[in-house]
Amino acid sequence: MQNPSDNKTNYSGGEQAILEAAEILFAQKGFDAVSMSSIANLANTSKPNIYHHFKNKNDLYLAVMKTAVRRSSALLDTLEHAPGTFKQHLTEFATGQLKNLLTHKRSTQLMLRETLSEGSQYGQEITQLAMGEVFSRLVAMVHQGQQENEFRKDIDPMLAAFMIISTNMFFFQASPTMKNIPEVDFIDDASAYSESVMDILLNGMLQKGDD
Amino acid sequence: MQNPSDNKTNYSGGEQAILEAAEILFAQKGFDAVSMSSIANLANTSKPNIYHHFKNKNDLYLAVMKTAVRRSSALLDTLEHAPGTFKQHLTEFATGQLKNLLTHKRSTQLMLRETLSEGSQYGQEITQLAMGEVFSRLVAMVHQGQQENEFRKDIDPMLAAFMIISTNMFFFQASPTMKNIPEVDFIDDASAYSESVMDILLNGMLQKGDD
DNA sequence: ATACTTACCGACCGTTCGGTCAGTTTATGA
DNA sequence: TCATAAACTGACCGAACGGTCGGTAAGTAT
Repeated sequence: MQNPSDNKTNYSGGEQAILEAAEILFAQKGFDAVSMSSIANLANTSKPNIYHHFKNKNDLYLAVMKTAVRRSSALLDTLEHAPGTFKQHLTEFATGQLKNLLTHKRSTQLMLRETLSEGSQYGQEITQLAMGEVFSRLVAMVHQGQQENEFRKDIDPMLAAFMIISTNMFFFQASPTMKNIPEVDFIDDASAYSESVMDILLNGMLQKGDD
Repeated sequence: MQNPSDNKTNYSGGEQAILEAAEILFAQKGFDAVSMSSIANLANTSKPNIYHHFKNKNDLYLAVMKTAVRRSSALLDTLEHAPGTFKQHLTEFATGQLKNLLTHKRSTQLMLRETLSEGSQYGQEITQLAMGEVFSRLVAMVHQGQQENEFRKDIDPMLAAFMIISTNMFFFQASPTMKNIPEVDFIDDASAYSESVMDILLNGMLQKGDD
């Protein structure tokens, strides 16, 4: 019995199954559009059993958010500093983060959803925590690049980090909408997108030797 | 009777009041978290009267989306082509669009919400329409700049447009979260942000005379 | 075997949801 | 003045919601 591959989710009925089902549904439709019954259904268990493992719907949502954030920041550790120019570092980091966002689509969607909610107390803090980690690494990278004279010193490292994350986040967010527009060809290749973006960010749009 | 300034909304009870109340609530909490009763309440009317003006909840939501989009694209016409370099044009456009997003906060929130929903049939198309207009103007601007040798010809105009919109959208979206982080000082001045962003986009991050 | 804990469930509760109905008030215009 | 249409409402509906109840099934340690 209890062969893990028999059921819709990996673990049938257990706490893990509930968390997974909840993450899927919350990411897809948002907090209010998901009923506890539907979660129980997808997790192959009953509604009262969810309340055995979690205090209430809000508690379950928080648990989902926490695991989502933990997972996404864990994968970030892989992108540690290696030899090379900061130009290369930054590009690799951007590419890696975007890949990370796309790999953990549900977590990313959950976090982005939170940023639009304004008054959610917990959720916002969690998002802040998750984003903060990516930010601080990027800022440090740019700052070092400035001190070693590779980057312009008159730009705010925070702003540069903000722009990199912006382009990645919006790529993720706008993909579904942009898929239908034929003129946008970069939307299907995240790595190519990342490299093109970094090229512009590093070298600028202006024709060389013009200013 | 019927003094417009007597009530919570400008027009008490009418179709306009319903639309306004609905826009406020939908933008704040999203479709599913808003009840028809609460809309009726805020609009100073009754629930059945909403159904007198709109077929159902979905119809009301669509109507709200449509007016929101119409309003946001109308303001865009103000930013018509004036004399100056494309560098200036682009910067002014970016600044203007960001100001536009912030001015019509509720419409923007509604549209961003739609991009995270995936399966909403109508909403996505509307968002596409609204974004498409901003895109096409930006792309045309960059393309012209390329032909007049002001911008690099090896960059995809669509990508450049995408980056400008990314940074604007994410600025809007991340503002509430970033407000709590003291290190981020550019979040309070949208114009200054826009100019710094465009400076990087145009001139790049790299130290001059280094490649 | 006994006792205790954890995991789980069918049935049900009070409440709120989107939506309807039958009827009243208000504006319009002949 | 009176008919007609539009704007509006209180009372209500079935369905679905979040959550609880009493109780069962299964593991575990003694």
